[in-house]
Amino acid sequence: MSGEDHGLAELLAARRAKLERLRAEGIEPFPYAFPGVEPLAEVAAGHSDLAAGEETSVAHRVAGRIAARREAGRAAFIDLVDRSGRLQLHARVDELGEQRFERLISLDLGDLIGVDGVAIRTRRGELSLRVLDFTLLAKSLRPPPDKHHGLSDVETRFRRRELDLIANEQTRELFLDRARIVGAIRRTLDEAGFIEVETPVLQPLYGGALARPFTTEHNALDRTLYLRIATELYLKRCIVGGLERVYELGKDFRNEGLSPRHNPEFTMVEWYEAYSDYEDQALRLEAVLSAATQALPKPAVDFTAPWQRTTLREAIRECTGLDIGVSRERADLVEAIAAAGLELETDGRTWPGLVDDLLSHYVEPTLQQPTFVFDYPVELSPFAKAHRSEPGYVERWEAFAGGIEIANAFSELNDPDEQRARFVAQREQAQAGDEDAQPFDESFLEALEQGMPPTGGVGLGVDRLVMLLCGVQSIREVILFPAMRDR
RNA sequence: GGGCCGUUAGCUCAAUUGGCAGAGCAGGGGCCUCUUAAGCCCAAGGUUGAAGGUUCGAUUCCUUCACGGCCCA
Repeated sequence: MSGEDHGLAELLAARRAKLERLRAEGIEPFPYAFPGVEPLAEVAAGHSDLAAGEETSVAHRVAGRIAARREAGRAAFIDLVDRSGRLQLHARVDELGEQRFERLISLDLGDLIGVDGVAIRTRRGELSLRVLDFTLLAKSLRPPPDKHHGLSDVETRFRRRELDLIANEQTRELFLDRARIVGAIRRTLDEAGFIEVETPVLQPLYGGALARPFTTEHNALDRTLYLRIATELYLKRCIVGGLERVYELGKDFRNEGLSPRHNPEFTMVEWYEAYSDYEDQALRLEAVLSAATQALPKPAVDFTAPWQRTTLREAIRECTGLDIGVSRERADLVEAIAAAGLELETDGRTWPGLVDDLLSHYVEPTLQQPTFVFDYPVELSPFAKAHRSEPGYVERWEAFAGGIEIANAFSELNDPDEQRARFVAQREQAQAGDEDAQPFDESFLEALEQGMPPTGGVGLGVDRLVMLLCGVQSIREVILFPAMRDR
């Protein structure tokens, strides 16, 4: 026990002492199970019509963590918390007897207990459970965060998320909401005839997005593997194989810095639907996110269809006055940016890079309501099919809301010769120093040569969607254990 | 990568101009059979993120570093 931890050490010693006392009394502090418990919220909901001061003999069995205790001489009130909510327990000496009453109130905040009791409503009007019997389910050997203020230190909340979940109901609610959103996505796609598939996380060659990968070493194969940056290419191979409607919901990994919008591992769902195009997929995304909105008790954004629709060219024209359809060469665009007086760094940026900058700086922040931006320049989109009527553009849209991009979709390129040409162009960009450029993937080209039906595909960022629907500003709030630097 | 802000008891927060580092909660000992941020009494709990510097004296001023937050690139 070191001197610098003396304060904490005292608290730990007190809990250890109680643990040993319990064992000495023949009480098992870590028993195996406590079957038949009801969620606390359901117990409360079942007695909503009980009048103040009224007592019932309706028995309930519950379990949870001791969150607060208010002793009043030879009676006590204990707040029990489980995933569903909080319920007050009322303990009395004349019900439990001296010894068991003493044992109950000498338990620590943070201990897990199981309780058998009957529903009552106190004279002050709070629905409670009169304790008839209780069982220690697990001794807590460390002090919990403050019972009233909770845990607010941001760093501790992320590094020790279990404490955040114990102390902060809004954190528990957020991750329940996240599960509801993910469930709604899966349910909507399942009901539309999609099947969920799993493709490799460890890949001999990465691709499907413009990003730098993580690498790892396979000992037996004695080779470098990449952690996937997208599921796109394998999912299209499923479409070639005739699975027709597939989706995968899981982690992608991109070797980028940390920021309020970026975590190196994040959750994406991608789906691909044979015999459809990007217009069909806009409707599909609207349906998926309408369902996600409806799955939440209090969504912060309403994704109910229909959303706004515009084109990239039109959106940039509206927000900056520039027409990228006229300024199709880098020099022209640089000149137009300067003439318009926009504060945009143009040195070392390519034409597609500048278009991307215009989008992210001037258009994206304005897109608060759910909006589709259609039709991107071919240079930005190596996997999208050429636009059927607009030369130089591809059939791609991105979906935005709350000023951030949440989804990206194409009429998928299925002409293998055109795809080969796009890979060649990407290889040239890579040789010019673009570390995000797409690597040349011969096995994917072989798959396309086998014949892929016309297909529409969507990639949807689940973390960002959860941020929007839950109204939080940082991706770290919606990832249980976000990446942190070593302390 | 740059700028700004933060880091004090287990938790939440104070500390005046540079002058003995405090409170509430939690924990310990008492009192109390309807409390709910319960209340009352008593005692305890600190290397003020780390290292250096200035000073008679540093939580406070300076430098560097670590971690976190916000903004910018």
